[in-house]
Amino acid sequence: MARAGLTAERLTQAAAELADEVGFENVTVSALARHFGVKDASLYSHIRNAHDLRVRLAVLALAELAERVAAAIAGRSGKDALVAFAQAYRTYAHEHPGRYTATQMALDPDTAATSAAAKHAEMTRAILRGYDLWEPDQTDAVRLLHSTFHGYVSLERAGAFHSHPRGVEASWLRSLDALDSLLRSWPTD
Amino acid sequence: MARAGLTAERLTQAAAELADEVGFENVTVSALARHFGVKDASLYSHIRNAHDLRVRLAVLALAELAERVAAAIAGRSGKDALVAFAQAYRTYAHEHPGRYTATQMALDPDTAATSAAAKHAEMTRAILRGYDLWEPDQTDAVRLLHSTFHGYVSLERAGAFHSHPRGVEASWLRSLDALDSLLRSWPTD
DNA sequence: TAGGCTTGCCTAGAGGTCCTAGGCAAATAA
DNA sequence: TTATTTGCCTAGGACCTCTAGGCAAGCCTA
Repeated sequence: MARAGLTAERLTQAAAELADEVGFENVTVSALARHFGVKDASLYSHIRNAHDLRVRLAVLALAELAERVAAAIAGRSGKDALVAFAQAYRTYAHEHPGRYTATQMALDPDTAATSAAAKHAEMTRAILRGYDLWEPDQTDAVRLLHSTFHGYVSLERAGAFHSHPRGVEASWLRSLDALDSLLRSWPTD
Repeated sequence: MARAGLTAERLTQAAAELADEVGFENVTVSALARHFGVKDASLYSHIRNAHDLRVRLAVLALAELAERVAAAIAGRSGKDALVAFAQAYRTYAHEHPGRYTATQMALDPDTAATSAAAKHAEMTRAILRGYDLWEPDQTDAVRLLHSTFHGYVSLERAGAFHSHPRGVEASWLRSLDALDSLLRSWPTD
């Protein structure tokens, strides 16, 4: 009997593809086992449980997203960097809906620190170098940007913007203009 | 044998309470049946299936949230209205985490139109009356505000802001200042 | 108040997911 | 080659979803 050659990495990778196909919430141990032509129980020597699998998937997705964003903002600054960041973020979410959903998992503090989650804040902060913002305004702005990007993508995918004919793409670009303008004249109390 | 007196409404209400206690994803038909001291199968004469139950819960939560927000902005305008809206929105999400998660369910177009989801956009639009914004900027601003509020609450609950010592509350209030400032000087191309 | 009707909740049971315990055999090390 | 590790297996329990069909509580009407 030939072995399937499973590893935690291969499982995580396959889970990521599965997530994009059928949605993050449908990434089950059973489905993954089926995909490899193997019994459910066989996976438990590689992953601790279903939650562990999803955490690994989240960490993978966070790393991919961080990499994309880093590549996008490299060599840019100011509004260029802001737009590049936002486009990379949103594009990743659209191309990899399941993986993107995974990035929103609540990770325990240890995992979050080890993962690329911290890199996000750092990169968002890098964008702000092109603007005249210092602590604590910088942190407030980072949080606002992150929230807006995530909120936009999240609501868009939930269909919240379908009720109005105005194109989502156009609104998105205008919102980036608005955020740029806001960062350039951040209210100082 | 006395009857439990179940109705779709009572089930939905109980599901809402359950969601806030154990999380939206743990709202199961079984758990609900246990709560009423009844067998799982008994619920299927009142609700079609588990998905139907969750949709009803989402519709309930959307209505509650809309009501809170409407009460908050009544009689206010401009920045007052903006802040009241935002606070009501975030407070609801904090007090009713399970219900709030439910509001993010992807509803089919019919249900969404019938539900209070449409009311949200309408109310956000009402806020903008205090600012000098007209179509299509108004729609863009509505989407930006909605995204930011949802994104903030969502990231906050996922623990995304814990990595930095700056208080989330302080950041949130500053972000509202920033949004107010942005709406007052919305960039016109 | 006795009959009949509706309907609320039941039992039984099939199928799916998660996970543990323990076993055999393939791959690797001694 | 033998010993050890490791990968995948079978078996089985617990929980969740949902369907089909049954009995009786509570309502009507006479």
